[in-house]
Parts: sequence; C-alpha cells; structure tokens
Amino acid sequence: LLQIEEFSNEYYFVESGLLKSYSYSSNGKEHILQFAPENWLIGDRGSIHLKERSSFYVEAIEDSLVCIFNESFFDELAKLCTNFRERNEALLHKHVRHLNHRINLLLGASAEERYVDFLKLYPNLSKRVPLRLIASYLGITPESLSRVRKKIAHKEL
Amino acid sequence: LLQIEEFSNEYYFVESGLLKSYSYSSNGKEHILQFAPENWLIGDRGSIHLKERSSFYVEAIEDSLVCIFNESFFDELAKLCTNFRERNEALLHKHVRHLNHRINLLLGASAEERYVDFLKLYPNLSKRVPLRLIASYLGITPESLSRVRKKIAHKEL
DNA sequence: TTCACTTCTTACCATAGGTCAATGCACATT
DNA sequence: AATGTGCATTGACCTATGGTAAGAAGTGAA
Repeated sequence: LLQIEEFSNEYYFVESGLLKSYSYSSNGKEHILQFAPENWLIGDRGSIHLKERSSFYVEAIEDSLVCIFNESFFDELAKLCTNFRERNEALLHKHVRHLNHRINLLLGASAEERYVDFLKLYPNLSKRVPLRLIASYLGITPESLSRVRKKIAHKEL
Repeated sequence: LLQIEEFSNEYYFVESGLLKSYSYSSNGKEHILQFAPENWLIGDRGSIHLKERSSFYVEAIEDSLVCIFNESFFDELAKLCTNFRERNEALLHKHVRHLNHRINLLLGASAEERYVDFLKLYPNLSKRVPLRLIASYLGITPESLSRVRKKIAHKEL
C-alpha cells in the first residue's frame, strides 16, 4: 500500500484483515512499527501533512478490505463535523502516548514482559500472525520468542 | 516541574538550561524519554489536551530558565497567528517521526549505534549530562556506556 | 501418496550487555 | 591537608538473547 521514501497523502482504515507498517534498520532487518487489525487507522502523518517522504512501508499480511482516505477528504470531514478534528487529534495524542509506552518497554523490559504487553495490546493477534512477525515487532529473534512462549506456557500450568 | 499522574495543562519552553522527561519501569528503573536543552518545547500533550493524567515526570537537570505556557495561551496564539496552529502540528508530527525512529533503533541497533545516534540528536549534551542519565536514555547501564565510549575513543585514534 | 515449502521448535555455542565489587577521580566541607 | 560524597572506570563473572543448524509439524500441489 505504501512504500518508504514515497510521497503519500493517504490514510488507511482497515475494514477487515490485517496490515503492518515496518521499516528496515541499517543491518537490513525488518522492524515492525505497528500492526493494524480491524478498525485501526494507519498512515504516515508526517508524510501526509508535512509533504515529506514516508518513513515506513505499509503492507497487508492478510487479505484485507481497506478504506483509503486522502488528506482533502479529511479536511472535508473536519469542516462538516466539528468533533472530527478533535477526535483525530485525540487519536494522535493517544498514539504518542502509546509510542512513549513502547519506548519505555524497549528501554527496560525483558523479552517476556514485552510479549505479555503485546498480548494485551493485540489480544487476537498472537495466533493470527506468524511468529516471526511478532518477534520482529518485539525486537527479538523468532527463536527467542519461541522460547519465551514455552516458558510462559509452563508457568500457566 | 511535572509529576507523573498529575493533571497538567502546561507546556515548558526552555530558554536556557536543560530539562529531562522520564518515568519508571516496573522494576523501578528510571528511563529518560527525552532531554530538552535550549529552545526545546516539552510537555505531555496527552495530559494537556485529553485531560488525562500525565504519563511522565519533567525535571530540570541544570539551573534553567523555563517559559511556561498553558493551554489557553496556546489557543490564543492559534487565533492570533494563522501559522501557529500548523507549526504546532508540524512539530507534533516531527515528534512522532522521531519516536518511530527511536523505536527502530531500540528494536535493532546495538548500544554503540544508539549512542552515536544520541550524539547526532543532542550534539552538545555528551559532556553536559552525567553519564548515568545518558545511559538511562539509551537503555543500558552506566558501566556499558563507559565501555562503549572507550571503544569509540580507540576507533577514533 | 509424495514432494516441496513454510513455520515452529529444540539444541548447542557465542556474545552483548548486566551485575557486583573494587578502585580512582573530582569537588566540596571541615 | 584531610575527609567524605558522588560519579566514572575497570575487571571478573553471569545471564538473556543471538546465531546456526537440524529436526518436526503443518499445508498445499502434483
């Protein structure tokens, strides 16, 4: 849907299915920035509003029905509906909060804690998404995640 | 300046000196979210605009001269100056971009790479700020940072 | 069925970074 | 000068996670 370094002015709203946004680090590894399951909105706001090049990719990882809004449609909505602008800003502020939370986890929490947090954030995704993508979201290898899962499974018995 | 869990509606603009924003992780360790040297603006937008409790602390780490704006002052400015609102939003988008970049580094880069990135972002801070605070920003221990510095110093000879 | 293909698991060793403890250094107070 | 306090450095050792490789289990195609 979206390539890195591309100029974009589109938001993607997921009706059904599942998207991911990701980019690569200097050593060529894919890092998932976020998943977007049903009813999530995703897009590079920096690219849309600042007319800059996109800083990540967006791709479907399941067959998905995606509703695409461009910036002008957003502006229209903002005019029609007083609340809309505020809602959208609130969403953005929540997103910032979430990013801060994630940074906090990455700064101090173990792989296991981060996985538990992932489960909380995306309750249905742990079975839907291939393990290697979750590992990429958590910043660990698929092998490590496999071990973490085993450990957690033992605890729960 | 700002306590976590507090309701705040203030932005802090640093005239001179240096602030930090930080919070604690479950194991009681302090994690620095950002530094704010001269001419930086800091504040918990989530708390200010969504009337939620603050998600981090803000504190001075040098004697500082800080200019405090509250939300209504921002609203006034937005009315007076057409550009102001856009500028402020652009700032926010840049911040999101920066957070994404940081997440990317935390997901895949080594302590050394992250330190180099820190040097780029805050060119003057490496001497001004006590080492343990930088370590806390990077998500490593002071001992590790000390080793990283030694290694880099060797390279540069 | 068999083959290919992908995903997940397990085992083994390597390494980055953490932990702990000792030392050193700078600056303040007396 | 002497002492104390807070940081930074160093070294020895430990642990979580990475790397590699091999096998197991699921899935689809011929």
